[in-house]
Amino acid sequence: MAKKEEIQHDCEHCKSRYKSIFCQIAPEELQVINENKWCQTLEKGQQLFAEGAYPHGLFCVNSGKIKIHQMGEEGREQIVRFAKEGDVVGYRAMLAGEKYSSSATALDHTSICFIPKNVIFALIEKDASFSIQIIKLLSSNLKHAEESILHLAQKPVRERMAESLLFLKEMYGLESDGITLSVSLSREEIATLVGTATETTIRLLSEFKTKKLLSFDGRKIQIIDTPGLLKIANIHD
Amino acid sequence: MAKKEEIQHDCEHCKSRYKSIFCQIAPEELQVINENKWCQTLEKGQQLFAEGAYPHGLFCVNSGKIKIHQMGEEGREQIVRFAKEGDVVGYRAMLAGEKYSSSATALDHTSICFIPKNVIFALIEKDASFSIQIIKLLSSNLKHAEESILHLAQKPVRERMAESLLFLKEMYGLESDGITLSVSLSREEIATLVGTATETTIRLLSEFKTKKLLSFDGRKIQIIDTPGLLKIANIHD
DNA sequence: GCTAAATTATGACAAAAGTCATATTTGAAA
DNA sequence: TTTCAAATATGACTTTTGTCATAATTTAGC
Repeated sequence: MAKKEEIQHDCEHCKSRYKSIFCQIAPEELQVINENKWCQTLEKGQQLFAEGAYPHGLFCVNSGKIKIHQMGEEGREQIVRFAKEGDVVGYRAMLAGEKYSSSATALDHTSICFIPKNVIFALIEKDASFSIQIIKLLSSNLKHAEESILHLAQKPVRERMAESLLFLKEMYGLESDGITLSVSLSREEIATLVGTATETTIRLLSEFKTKKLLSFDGRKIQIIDTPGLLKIANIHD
Repeated sequence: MAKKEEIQHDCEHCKSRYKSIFCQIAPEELQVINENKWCQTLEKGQQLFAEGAYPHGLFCVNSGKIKIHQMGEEGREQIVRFAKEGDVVGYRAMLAGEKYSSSATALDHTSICFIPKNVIFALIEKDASFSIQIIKLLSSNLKHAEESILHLAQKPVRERMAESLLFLKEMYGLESDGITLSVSLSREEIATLVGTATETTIRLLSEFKTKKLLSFDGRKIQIIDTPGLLKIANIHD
């Protein structure tokens, strides 16, 4: 899994740390993490961990993009969450002492650090503010998950599609041209995010293109009319 | 909100404490909780807290049944979670320092205790094992929420309906006759749990009755054929 | 550049689920 | 009990969404 030739970063000067749950860690604690962590890079499509395996620690994303997905009926994938720079992945199962309930796969060239389980639990023991960071992270994830439940249960596919596109813009931002989504997902992946069939996804994207809300650059999606998408997504605030 | 005539229970001898996140609390900490808590009972249909309000603490359920629900499009309710004896409600928003993202309503005569925010945060500061209890609770809620996402996105309504009925049996159990669901929900409430229209819920319940999977005692639902429901729900393990 | 495989696109159709109208039943209050 | 509003039930119909077949396009590998 870990390759010898990987560059080992330094936590103290890690840029993504300030955006993460480790932002308030004391220098001496940081030292412990630094000595025990392990850095690694993933190519697009490479899996970080798989549903059913046992976690031995958690992963901090330095750069890149990760999707968290679960296997559903008849091998159909469902994307439940995304992660980017500063996010922590694979921590839910580790904290609960369970097997992974979902898998994580890189959507891009991604750099991550692995921090062993015992280091994290020692930190929780010692540093209450770190516990609170974890609690806030879980709370935030839970809030978003419950929002997804609401939308999947009540919004029609067209609304969810518009919403998902805007979410991807929000989450991963746009390329330097100011319109192209930074994250590159296949139509099938978008379908598993929105919770619909691939053909329906293709049709809706074409429809949005016809309505001049989007345009395509090859497979890449460009957001042309954000207010228009907001309207379709039925988001007012 | 709080009524003077409510009986104030004693945390030390509280039966539901052993099932809760407070099971490992030290006696002196328990004393602090006991002195600051506030007990209250709710009648069926009474709201414990409402979406958008600010939390001042959390609620422990002593007995009874609570639904956690959100308002969706056009005033349509969505049930996202349930709570019973030993469960804690209203903690997510409090821990995250946010407004409530959902409301809580009693489904029965329910007895709860309120514990103020500052007491909880002091406990997190002092007792790492309590933090871990909260972390595990959030993790468990998150796991279930992500499972709901998967099912809402991929399972057809009929499967979700069978699954929800089995979930209600699991969650709140059966009456002494061994078949009647202890929790009494209207068809409309079941619809908001399953994520479908009320008419569809009524039709599916009738279908299940015809197939001798269920029977009705007035409005109450009786589970006749659990294996049959498991089959429809497409649950194998 | 060329080919094969994967992805995207589109049409025709089927199935699932929602909506609206209208009975019928139930249960709580007078 | 009686009455009435709310909840449940059912039919007819529409809309949404999914499925299958097949075509066109893109991409990756040689």
